Amino acid sequence: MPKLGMEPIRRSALVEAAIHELGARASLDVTVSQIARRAGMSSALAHHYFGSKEHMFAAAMRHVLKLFGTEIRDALVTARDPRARLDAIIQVSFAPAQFRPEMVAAWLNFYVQAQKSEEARRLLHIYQRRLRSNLYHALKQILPQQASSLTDGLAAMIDGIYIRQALNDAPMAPQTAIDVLMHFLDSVLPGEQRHG
Amino acid sequence: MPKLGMEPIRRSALVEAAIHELGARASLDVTVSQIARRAGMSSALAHHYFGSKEHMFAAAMRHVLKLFGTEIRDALVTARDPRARLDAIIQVSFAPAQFRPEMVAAWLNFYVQAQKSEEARRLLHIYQRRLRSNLYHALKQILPQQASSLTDGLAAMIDGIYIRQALNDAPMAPQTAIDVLMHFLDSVLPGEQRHG
DNA sequence: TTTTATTGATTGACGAGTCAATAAAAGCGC
DNA sequence: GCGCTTTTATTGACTCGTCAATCAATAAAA
Repeated sequence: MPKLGMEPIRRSALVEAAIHELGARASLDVTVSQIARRAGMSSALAHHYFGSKEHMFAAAMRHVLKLFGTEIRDALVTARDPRARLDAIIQVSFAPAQFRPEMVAAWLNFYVQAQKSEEARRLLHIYQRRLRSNLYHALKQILPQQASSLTDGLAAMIDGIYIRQALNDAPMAPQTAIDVLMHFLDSVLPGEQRHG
Repeated sequence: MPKLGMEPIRRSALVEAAIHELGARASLDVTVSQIARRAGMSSALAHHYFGSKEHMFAAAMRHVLKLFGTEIRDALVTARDPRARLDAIIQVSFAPAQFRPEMVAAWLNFYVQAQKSEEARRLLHIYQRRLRSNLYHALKQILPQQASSLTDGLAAMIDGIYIRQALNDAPMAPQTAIDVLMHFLDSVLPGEQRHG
């Protein structure tokens, strides 16, 4: 059976499976065996390629962060003015691909991992810094004085909506989340109101 | 040794110990034995009084919710106008007693419990409804049209700041959190600016 | 024959929950 | 007050499951 070059295939299959498994069962207590089974292999093979469960979750986190990062980058290049850049960040944060229940469950799991895994904490801080930086650069050009404070508030609001999504039995529609954020921006920022 | 009427004493000792233990160790993997030891008794006794770990955490949750609820109520009676009521909710949400690291860790734990415990989910929804209701009633009197959307945003912002606090190695000062929220309110609400 | 892929079986640790046993009150009949 | 039973408090030892991680064994490329 050994078709060579299985490693990258197996690794990404496990990463995908980990995210889906977190979303599928309500609990965050997902075992390596469950993930491996979903990815179509034995738990021994999962350990062979990742060494430990912690490393596997870290890889899953890196995967999600990478997806998010590239989507943000793509969305930002087409955004002309600062307000459009803010809109883009919000749109991507709650795009159906990101705001899907299994993604949200994966995020909550990352928060939990970060409690005991140094690497998870590091990755989460990278995400937070990036988000903060993106928001700040746009806000600074609109309201220089208040940019810092508004950045913290918006970032917290995004994370907070994710947490709520992780708890709601009935998932919230992406557009609902976007509306809430947009509405805040409309209220806070000067200039033409009613974006959408 | 059986001094009668130990039950309530033991129960609240365990509840306190659970919260402190969650705050003390970085991980959320807290064992009944650890909690019982901190509360000065055997794990068997903890099980005797609570039946299960899940019940114990639920009791801890009820305890925290009760504290929070009474503080909110107390703060609201002295608040005259709607804006003062909003300020009061924010002040209590980030009062040092609530925003302390062990409290924040306990909250994150509740979110995790809610993934598998029906009762935890119920209690968390009660908290969310209460917070939402309090915010909404105040906002409705200031900006009736936008009250609903603003409520969701503010509630998410509060939860989001808690999550960040749960991850930061260096805890944020309560006043910093309050400033961020107040700043948003100042920007969004009509009338005199610069509260605090 | 060396390397890569793969797994069933096993190990070892840990932890929730149970149980039987001990001890000391509180009640109770007298 | 004085024995007796009942109730409450308490724990050490134990059971039972689970799960991450390891290992030895198999197979098929290179």
